[in-house]
Amino acid sequence: MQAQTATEMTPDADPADPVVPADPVVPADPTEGRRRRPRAGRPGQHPVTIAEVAARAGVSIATVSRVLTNRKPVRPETRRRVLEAVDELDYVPSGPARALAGSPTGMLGLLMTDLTQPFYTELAHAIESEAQARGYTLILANGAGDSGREAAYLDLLAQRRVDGILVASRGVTTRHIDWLRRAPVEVVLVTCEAPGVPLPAIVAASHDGAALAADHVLGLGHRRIGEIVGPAVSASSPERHAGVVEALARAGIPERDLAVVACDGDVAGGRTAAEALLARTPRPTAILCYNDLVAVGAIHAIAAAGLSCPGDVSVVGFDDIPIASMVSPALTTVAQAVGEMARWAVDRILAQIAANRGEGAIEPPEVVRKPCRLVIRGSTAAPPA
Amino acid sequence: MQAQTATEMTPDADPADPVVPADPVVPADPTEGRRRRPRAGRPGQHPVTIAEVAARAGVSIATVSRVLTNRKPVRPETRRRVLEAVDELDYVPSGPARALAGSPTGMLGLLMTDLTQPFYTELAHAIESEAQARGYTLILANGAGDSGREAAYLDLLAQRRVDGILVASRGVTTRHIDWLRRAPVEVVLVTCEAPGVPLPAIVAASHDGAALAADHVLGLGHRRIGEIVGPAVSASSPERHAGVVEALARAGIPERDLAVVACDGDVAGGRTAAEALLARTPRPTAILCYNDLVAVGAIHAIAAAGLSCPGDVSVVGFDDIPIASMVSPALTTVAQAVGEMARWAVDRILAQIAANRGEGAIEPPEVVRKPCRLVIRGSTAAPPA
DNA sequence: CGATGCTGGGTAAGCGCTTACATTCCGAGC
DNA sequence: GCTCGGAATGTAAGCGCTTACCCAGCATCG
Repeated sequence: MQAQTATEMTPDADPADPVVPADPVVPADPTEGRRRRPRAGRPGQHPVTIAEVAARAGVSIATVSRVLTNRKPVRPETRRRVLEAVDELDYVPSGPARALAGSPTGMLGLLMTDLTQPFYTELAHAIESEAQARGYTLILANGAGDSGREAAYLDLLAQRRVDGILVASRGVTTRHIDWLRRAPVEVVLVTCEAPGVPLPAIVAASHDGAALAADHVLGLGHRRIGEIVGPAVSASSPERHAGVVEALARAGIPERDLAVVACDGDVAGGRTAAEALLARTPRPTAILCYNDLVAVGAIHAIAAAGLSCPGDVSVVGFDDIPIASMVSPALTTVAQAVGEMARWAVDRILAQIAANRGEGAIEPPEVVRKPCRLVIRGSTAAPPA
Repeated sequence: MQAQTATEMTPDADPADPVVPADPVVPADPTEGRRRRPRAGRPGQHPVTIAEVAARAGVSIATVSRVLTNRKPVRPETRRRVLEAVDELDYVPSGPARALAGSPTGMLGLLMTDLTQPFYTELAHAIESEAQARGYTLILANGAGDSGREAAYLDLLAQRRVDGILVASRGVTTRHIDWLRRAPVEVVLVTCEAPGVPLPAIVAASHDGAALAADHVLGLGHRRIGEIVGPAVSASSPERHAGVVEALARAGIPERDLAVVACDGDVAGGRTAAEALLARTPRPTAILCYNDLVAVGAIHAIAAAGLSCPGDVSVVGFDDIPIASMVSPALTTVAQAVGEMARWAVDRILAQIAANRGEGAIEPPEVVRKPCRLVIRGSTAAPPA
């Protein structure tokens, strides 16, 4: 309280933004012992606690807490003294202690199936932005395609007492279902659904998106169409397939005229699948792909077969990942509204969390299907004469 | 303890993997009140505490803690009872409480400059894997290129009481330096250095890597070489440039014969820069790029100019991101050892954390330079005759 | 002029753990 | 038979916060 005098005598600086003299590496003036930071805060050290701040400011710890949490009125003068002490001591409140005392942790868990997939990378980034914009921190949990690992991560997130979990798993398995049903925290699904569990979810309208792609090539005049579907674990793959079949049917093309090959959702798989498709007679003039990576593989296969894309064969991807616009020809693809899905998911989970604390009503779980958008680039054209 | 009787009377199931009847949404048998989980654990609920587990197992909370932390000997029979209670109650220990009581949080912060850059995405993924393999959870902190935001995130990570922070910022600014100098937790730098702050760091040997690229095109016979350097904020850009200059000098080519253009590190920037380079007379026959995205842009520019890559102009990228092998021609590029850098960084920070707790010696901070590897693909060839 | 209401701030009770220290229970050694 | 020692367990003291509750001080009002 004695050190504070100096500051009180110079009420020039705005208390909200106290200018702390940049403590030089070597103390400039050894006699000036008052204003040195008592604890340098190096790793080993015991961190500054609220009690030390209170002592320094000459108030009780309750008052410090009130200033920091901004929940109760505090006299401006008192507030100033507290903030000053906070600043002088480099005080950083302990998240764990706060959480234990009843505050929310301000952390959200993000469980992903496979961070190596560019689409999920984009989604993760979008969610991180949204979460950060709302003052929440993300814990990254990457299952790497292993559903056992995902289950373990769910437990871990619960242990960390995250306020909510966003699940962006490609395939929600029974292992998840059981956990999610009795989840101890709020859960919102992104890009996936958990059949039978009443959880809010947002997914792309894959069915209609795939139909968009099919309609596009049909409109260009293609009649012999091939489709490369995704792996069995993917929940959206059958949906997309159904959309394609339906669009073809509307154009009077029976399902048996659609050449279908399955593959893993990567470039190599796409290439192999496309090779199989190109070997068929009659050869398809357009290939609709499960995702953009597969489409890139298809383009490689077309080039390797001595054919031209889009001259001989058109290709349509799905997702519109950054790579889509970089390859040549640039991919015509179906874009998912990643940003909007991320925003919805974060908004929704925060609403649930708030509702849980008694603020706001609990809305019934719902599944939102976000429409997709066709992005036409260079990989599609009219079929060869 | 009375509820437990049912279980004790039927010692058929392995206590390690008890088959819990899938609690139906509507209780099937209202009379069967014994074996139902006392707390469903739905979001609102107060979570199960160690005291409840202790009561159920008929032991003190200390014993439960000992079983769970595995730090003190416990009689096998007692351990069994405790684990059984844990399982029956769906007990999940509280991370915050543990942290407050002195345990490490098991969390690591990962501060990145820009998650949208594919290279950083890869790095983040690699670090996540390493951290997870060692039982640590990652908190994602994406600065999105804004150094103010990064600084705010550093405070936030400190508040969360992470055990350590990995900084993978492209440019460590003075704002960081000041914070890092008095960081309250362990910090290891990945892919960057903080001049003047004694912190361990691992970076790619950019200088030598760039020289590798230059030597490669020189070996192919190129003499008129262009270079697209990165943005000013990038610390590695000048290093790479120096490597190129040095390699050229060894081959007897003076620095003034090297055509240099700067750009932002993305596709559009690379394209613009390459256009400028291609407009020069004499036109360079090889372009060394700051990174793979820039190289992709350069390839686009070459195609747009009616030239062929590698026929007329060779292109070399840097980083070997996944995209590099997908474009055509596939990119010749300099690969950074992302996985190894991630492993080293995580190993190192865990070592520091252990040392802090008195286990193991504190090694002096060091800067490791990981060699790069040249990956030759289709974008480089001998210069036109 | 004393009762009343209100406001800012202090006191202390937890939050759910870990762990130092105390206690109990044994068998071994005298 | 009694003490001693060690292993297993219980007891309780925090860890750093938030917050319910209480109290002092002051202005207002009858």
